[in-house]
Amino acid sequence: MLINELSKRTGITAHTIRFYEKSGLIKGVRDENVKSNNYFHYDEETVDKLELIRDAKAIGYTISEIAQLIEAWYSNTFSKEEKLSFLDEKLISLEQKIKDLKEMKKLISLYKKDVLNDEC
Amino acid sequence: MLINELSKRTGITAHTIRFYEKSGLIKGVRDENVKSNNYFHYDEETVDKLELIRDAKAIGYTISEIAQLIEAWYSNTFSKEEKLSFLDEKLISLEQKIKDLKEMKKLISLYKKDVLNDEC
DNA sequence: TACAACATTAGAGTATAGTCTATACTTGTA
DNA sequence: TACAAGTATAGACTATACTCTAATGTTGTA
Repeated sequence: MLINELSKRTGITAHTIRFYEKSGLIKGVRDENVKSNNYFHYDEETVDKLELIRDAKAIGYTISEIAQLIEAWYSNTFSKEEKLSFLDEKLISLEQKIKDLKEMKKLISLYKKDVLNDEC
Repeated sequence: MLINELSKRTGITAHTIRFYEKSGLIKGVRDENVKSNNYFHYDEETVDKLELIRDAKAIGYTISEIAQLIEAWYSNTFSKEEKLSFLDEKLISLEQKIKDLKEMKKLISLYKKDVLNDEC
């Protein structure tokens, strides 16, 4: 499919899709048989990747982290062990993030207490 | 106190303090009696504000949200209820973020399972 | 008095993640 | 065939939150 269809399928603008392509997150292919244009063609896997990108972004992953995530998931350059250890790293950092957010919640609760006690 | 002392007291660089001043988060005053220079003078409240800024940043407030927060805290334009609802809003968004992160953990665990089963 | 340390301002640079414009060529449809 | 719609590229622009540089003037100390 061409970029416009990919955009409609995913709800991500063509501009942003091109930005992801330039960032190395997805990869379209040119049709060797067609000499008249330079259009990129995308497959179903690209739709999956864009959905993965959307999820990962929602959670706070940066573009370069997502690039690694996609590399781990879709390429065969990583061994089973490397893929697992990469995912484990992400799990640990997620747990850290959750811990941080819980700390922030505590902090807000302290502020709330101050407000309730008219200490500010 | 002058900016250098404020910087030492808070651990925030003079550059960043000036950025906060320009952003309207803090406000230094010029000494009317001294005509030879244009130095800003800061009080203890500014130290408190910078500590509040640090906390608020940790919680995930943006600069413009912190500007509102300081307005709410140091002026009496916000009622107790308004202050509380401001904090509650952030609490809710933090809880949502934690939920999202837990979802991502699940997703990563699923990915791990796939890797273990050689399904990718 | 020399000079280091400190202060101010404007403005440039950095990083992230887009978002948009301009230009130019290609494809599809009435 | 005319023209709208689609595509590609480079590069400019936006927003956030700093971070740094340059130029210039002031203050404190040996």
